[in-house]
Amino acid sequence: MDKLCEFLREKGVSPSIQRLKILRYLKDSENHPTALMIHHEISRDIPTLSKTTIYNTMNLFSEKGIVSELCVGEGEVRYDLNLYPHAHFRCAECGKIYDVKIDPELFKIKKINGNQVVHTAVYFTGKCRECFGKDKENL
Amino acid sequence: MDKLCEFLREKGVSPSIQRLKILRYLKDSENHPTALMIHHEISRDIPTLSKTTIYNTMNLFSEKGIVSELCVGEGEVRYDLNLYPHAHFRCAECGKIYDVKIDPELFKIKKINGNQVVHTAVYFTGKCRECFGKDKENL
DNA sequence: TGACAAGTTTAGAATTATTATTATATTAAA
DNA sequence: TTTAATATAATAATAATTCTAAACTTGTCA
Repeated sequence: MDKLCEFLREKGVSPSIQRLKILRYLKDSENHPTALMIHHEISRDIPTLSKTTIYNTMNLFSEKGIVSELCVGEGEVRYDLNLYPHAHFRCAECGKIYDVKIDPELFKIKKINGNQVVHTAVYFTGKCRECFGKDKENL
Repeated sequence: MDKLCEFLREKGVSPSIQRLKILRYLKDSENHPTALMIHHEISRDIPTLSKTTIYNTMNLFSEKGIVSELCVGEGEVRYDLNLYPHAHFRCAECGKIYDVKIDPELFKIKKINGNQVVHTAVYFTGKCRECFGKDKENL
């Protein structure tokens, strides 16, 4: 937890118990949570936790470059820790989101058509391997 | 207009005056409109036009592969005619969205980590050339 | 230690894009 | 023309997010 504290300070965010728990949840969770998923999980720990705090914190983290906001269709924002550049795959059937690796050259583009690039997002949609597996079982 | 009619039929969509005008607007407009922008524009022509019709039509067009839904941050869906695969750049300052060309190899990926790809989206965000220009003028 | 200022959290109201519902109108088929 | 199917319209409902204002923490300095 001290490490997380230090990490936040480095990013210019003063640590609070809420922020630390949110950060820890993001580190542990593998599922690209929505704000409401984060709230649901952490309010078991901090029963007074408000949704506004989640939204405030996530916006702050986003500004400070700690997370990126994925918008992979579906009208809700999902959050992802900025560990290394990667792309995402969302299954249209089960809704699960996977991290996928692509040619890193794309993330190196800093200027395109004269516009200055700050952030690059790539996502694929389709049918995931698990949903394919289920189809076969049903034959 | 007859061409548009034919085009819709080919895509399995029975044409109606609303659908045709929406399609024509998408062809003419250069600005990746939201559903509400489309409604605002076309209701000048068809004053009784309902928002529901826009949403229904856009969902239909999307299912039939006529348009894709861009979600470029900002919690609103924007629509884009599927003419050829391309990427998008959104300026964080002025909000404008540009079409940009990238290496077409990325759009050829049909399988990634065992998942079947149906659609690929790439978008950049940053500061556009126009907003850079404005800065210089103010020096 | 105590008091103040700045920053954080909370709860609930407000906003906004989108979907659901249901009645009416239009089109296509028989 | 009658009937069934499809499309549109108006309104209500939903749900994610932001706004607002009050209460709470924290760190700083006398």
